[in-house]
Amino acid sequence: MTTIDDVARHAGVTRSTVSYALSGKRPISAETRRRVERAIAELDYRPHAGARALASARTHVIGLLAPLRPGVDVNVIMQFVAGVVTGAGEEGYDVLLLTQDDGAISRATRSSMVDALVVMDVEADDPRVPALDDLRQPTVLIGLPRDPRGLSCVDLDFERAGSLAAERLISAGHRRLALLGSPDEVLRRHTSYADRMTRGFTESAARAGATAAVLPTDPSFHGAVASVDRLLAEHPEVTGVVVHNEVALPHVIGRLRELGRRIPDDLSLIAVCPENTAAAQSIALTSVEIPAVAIGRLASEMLIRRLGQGDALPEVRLVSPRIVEGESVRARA
Amino acid sequence: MTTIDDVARHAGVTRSTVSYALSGKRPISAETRRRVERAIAELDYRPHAGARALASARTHVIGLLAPLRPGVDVNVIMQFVAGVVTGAGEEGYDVLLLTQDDGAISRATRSSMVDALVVMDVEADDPRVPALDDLRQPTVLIGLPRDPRGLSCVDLDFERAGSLAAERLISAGHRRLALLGSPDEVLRRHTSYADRMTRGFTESAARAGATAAVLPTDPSFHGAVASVDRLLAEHPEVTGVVVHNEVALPHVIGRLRELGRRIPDDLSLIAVCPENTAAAQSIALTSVEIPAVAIGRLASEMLIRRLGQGDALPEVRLVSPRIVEGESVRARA
DNA sequence: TTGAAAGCGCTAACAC
DNA sequence: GTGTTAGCGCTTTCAA
Repeated sequence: MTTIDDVARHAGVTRSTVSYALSGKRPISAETRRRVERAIAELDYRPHAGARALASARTHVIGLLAPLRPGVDVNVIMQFVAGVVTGAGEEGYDVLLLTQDDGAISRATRSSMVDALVVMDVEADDPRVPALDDLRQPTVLIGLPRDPRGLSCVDLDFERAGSLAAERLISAGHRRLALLGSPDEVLRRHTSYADRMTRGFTESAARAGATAAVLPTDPSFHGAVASVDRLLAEHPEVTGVVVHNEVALPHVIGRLRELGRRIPDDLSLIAVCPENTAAAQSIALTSVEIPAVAIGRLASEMLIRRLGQGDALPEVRLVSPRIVEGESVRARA
Repeated sequence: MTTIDDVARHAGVTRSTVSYALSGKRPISAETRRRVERAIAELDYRPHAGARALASARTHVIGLLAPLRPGVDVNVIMQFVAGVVTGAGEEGYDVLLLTQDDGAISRATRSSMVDALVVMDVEADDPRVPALDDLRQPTVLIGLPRDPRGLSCVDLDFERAGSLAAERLISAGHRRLALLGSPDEVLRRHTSYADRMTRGFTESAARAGATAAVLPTDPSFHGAVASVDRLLAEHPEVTGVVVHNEVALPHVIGRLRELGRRIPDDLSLIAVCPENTAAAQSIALTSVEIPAVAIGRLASEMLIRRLGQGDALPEVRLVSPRIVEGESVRARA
């Protein structure tokens, strides 16, 4: 293994000169720098991460807490993860993947494996929030708990997303709305995004004097069919539907077609999902985009910026949703 | 920050005693052990990972190379990842997630961030294989390149999976078969599993004197429709279909129904997918299960075992697929 | 602009 | 069964 001393010897300088040439933390003469760089290249030197962490108290690794819980959309999760890893990589950081809560957080942080944390799948009253706040590590939540304490948060503004979807339908003349949303188990544990989506949707509808039925939907064919059938049976007056459930989405569309409900002729539909999901469906959907990759990347950027400043105040950033127009919404006569 | 010297002082012993009490690498008297453990608990001590890595040349971190390339089933990927992380965690290892090839491998390995590597999304002639083989780090591929060199491999035996699916249909009397498989881009880069699946399927069919059409399928509604339509147009004689494409699957089923082809009355269908995917469909599918979580876990176990033995020979482990009987295959009159 | 040297916190010989 | 101590490879202060 090549060490910094090998490089120093090869370049005819000392350890510290190599170190400073690498970090740029003090001026190095052009000539010396050249020699050092040549030595590094010739010996194919790579600093030892552990030694670096020990000496500098910085690992350049961020921990990503991604509990893989049932009912969440894997596609969305993957995009968040991809965004976090990409964003971190651009700043010279690597990502340690933590999937279980049982001690994984404390192990990674307390043993100084990571400099900071990104936490996914946040609940309204997430028990991890106080624990994370006690930790000294900078933390960014993807999601928005009721009380973020000193933690930074970033997410799509799902409340606004719910509003936007409702408003789009209302402005098209619909007054009887329904949301086929997250599975019951996700709602029951008050997963942050599901709560906020529901709230934005129902409140916007109420504000406009429209009705808003909310139907939790299981992520499966049968869940989709059950919700559609229940919708038609219990809320036959509904003409505008929002679907926020990636797995159920194709089956909802299929079931409606099967029952002779045409989109958008009989029913207007808006999906809330990433772009690629919308694009994989049978019809050109009008949708509220979930820019998951961008949000993941933003999480990394916020975290790493905080790492630089040290004492920066926590911030909450909610990305404004946008509507992607398709052909699944029609103005009501 | 609490260090091992704090613990030693608190327990009235020396550094090395604490270290050995922790590692178990030399006998400690019951009384001393008790005192050390109490001190550790009271001070809530956690060894510094970097210091440990530096002194022992072991990070207890494995790198997971998971390029998120287009066309692969995210659900399957996620399950592999979950399995790898779980398996590693059980052995006291953490997982560093690497998603891009550009230098990520060499950075993580050459700077001693990881002890070993798990590599996903392997192609038949994967350019990373020789590079990985040159590396000294133990490596396990999830997949099977044409020439694994000195690397260990683990995967579902996709060739056998293809055979099994074909044989199941053939034993039910079908002689005209088709495979709606991976997208063209996946096949074109000769992704290991797709190649092997196709080979097993076509060879088994040929052996039994059956015909086997192979139709690459895009992971979208339109891709599924295109493949089904092409199937019915170009191969109207087909009575047995295998679908190996998670996103397309529901749309394939939907399209067949829409065109009045009943399953299994008119057409028998076997899906190749994880259990949860099969369970989310509209009908009780007969399927060849992809036990992705188990395979991921196996990859970690193999890797960590090799890490222990040091000089173990590389091994190739192909998990035998099994058929999960549903109601989508019917014997041909 | 560069060098010398003191650690960072731990492991693992080598003593006893 | 336990203590002493020499590093592991790096960063960073202090000197020059």
